[in-house]
Amino acid sequence: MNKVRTRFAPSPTGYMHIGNLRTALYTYIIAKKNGGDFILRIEDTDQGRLVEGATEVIYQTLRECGLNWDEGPDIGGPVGPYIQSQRMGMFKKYAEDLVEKGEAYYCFCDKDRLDELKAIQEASGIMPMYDRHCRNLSPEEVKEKLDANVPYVIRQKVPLDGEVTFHDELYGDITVACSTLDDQILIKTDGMPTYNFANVVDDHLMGITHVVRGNEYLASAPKYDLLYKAFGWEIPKYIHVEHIMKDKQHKLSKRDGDASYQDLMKKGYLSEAVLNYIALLGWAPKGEQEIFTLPELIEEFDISGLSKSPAIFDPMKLKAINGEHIRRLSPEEFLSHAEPYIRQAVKREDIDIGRIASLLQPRTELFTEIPEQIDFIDALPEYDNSLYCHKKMKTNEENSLESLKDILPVLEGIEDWTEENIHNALFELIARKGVKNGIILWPLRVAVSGKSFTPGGGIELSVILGKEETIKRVKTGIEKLS
RNA sequence: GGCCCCUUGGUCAAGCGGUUAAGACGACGCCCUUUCACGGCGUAAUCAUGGGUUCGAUUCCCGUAGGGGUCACCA
Repeated sequence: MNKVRTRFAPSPTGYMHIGNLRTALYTYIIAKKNGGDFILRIEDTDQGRLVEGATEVIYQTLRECGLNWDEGPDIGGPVGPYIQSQRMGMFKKYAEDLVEKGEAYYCFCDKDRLDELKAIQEASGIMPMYDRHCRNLSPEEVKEKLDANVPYVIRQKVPLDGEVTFHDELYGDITVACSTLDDQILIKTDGMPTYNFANVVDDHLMGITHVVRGNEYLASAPKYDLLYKAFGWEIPKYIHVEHIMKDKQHKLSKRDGDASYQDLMKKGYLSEAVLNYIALLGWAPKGEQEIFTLPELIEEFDISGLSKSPAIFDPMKLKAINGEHIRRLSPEEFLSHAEPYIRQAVKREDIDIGRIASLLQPRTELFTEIPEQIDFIDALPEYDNSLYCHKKMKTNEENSLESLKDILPVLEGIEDWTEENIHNALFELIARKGVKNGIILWPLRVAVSGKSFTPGGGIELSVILGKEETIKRVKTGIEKLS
């Protein structure tokens, strides 16, 4: 069997949509799982939709995600060029081949006639379709018009009746009647190929064995099959993947801000987590494991786990998976990701960032949520005394005041401000007073943070803040409660 | 509208003729705990619908409904 070759063929129209990225991911995985090559081809033939810099975005996204291509525009390869606009000259002769074989024909119908035809068909409720007006022109008529330089297109000659059956690895055999298929244009008036034609020719020329693409191409697959057959080419394996939806009836739209990979990165997601999540959207692994690295995905992936119905994007689940990946980071990796966010909130130079990071790691699901968690470090926020009242801790304003008064001299007496020393001193106090931990520790936490939720308890926060600042805040607490 | 595809809890989903119908996220409760989180345990919640086929249908077939896709000299 030939070496597996898959291709990702995006149009550079702006940014990397999550659905596209997932297609790229599956495409990459299928190649790698089979020891094959993953090829990147840029389909930039629609000049109108081209967006400056979009190709760079594609490169960058794929690289960040580790979906490295074996052949592509920037690195070349044996079947280049890999930018479709640079391949434009080569298609016409393939179409002319088809004309010779009787599988395609010249069509001289102008736009006016076609528009009129379409209007009539629509008005009478018929599906708009070319009426095959030029299909049976005699060779003489064709030659005459060609010689007279009448503009023309080349159309595919779809069988008038019978049916076509094509095979999809996921959906199995799908059969459609030829009568529902249009004689689609292969070569446009300007001599350039349509996407549908270029795609088939390019895939063949590039030796693509598995075509992974969005479900929207399912309807044109029969026409592609007919084209492959007309050429006598081997038909690749098709894998049509379903769309990712925003809700039951809407696709993830470009406007809501979480449809693109770039947006998700800005929101504080890890690329591994995004990849992991989108792999799971529309694909189910065999076992119970849900958290995967890219190599693990390659190992686990199987086409049979792909879903045939659209999947709704669930931000909650993505977030949970992101948290899962964050917790698996080494402390060093976590710090390097988290530091910019910590620095957004903490400007003080004397603070031990690493210590904050270790507190943050188990409770961070999104890096962008870090600043608000630690916004009390540089300056004690205004807070209400009601924070001192906690039912479960059995604390209220009175006993909190008493506790803080007890805590103050204990803290002042600590020479070496380490977590261990603070811990020992306070637990000694707790033992001496014969109270529950919370009676002492809850008021301390409130006094030093001024918040109801903090990453870490009173002792941990005191270490971070330093002796001077901690004592100052405890005194502030005493004043507020007095 | 024609054609094609799809339909298991709120969401992602396992299942592939006989199951107490997995698991995860989310929700709720409990445990652990100096808050929150992490971790652990548990609860609620699903086979769109009507007909068949069968001893037996979530599973196979048909219809209905709902959803998606597609019908360009766009990709």
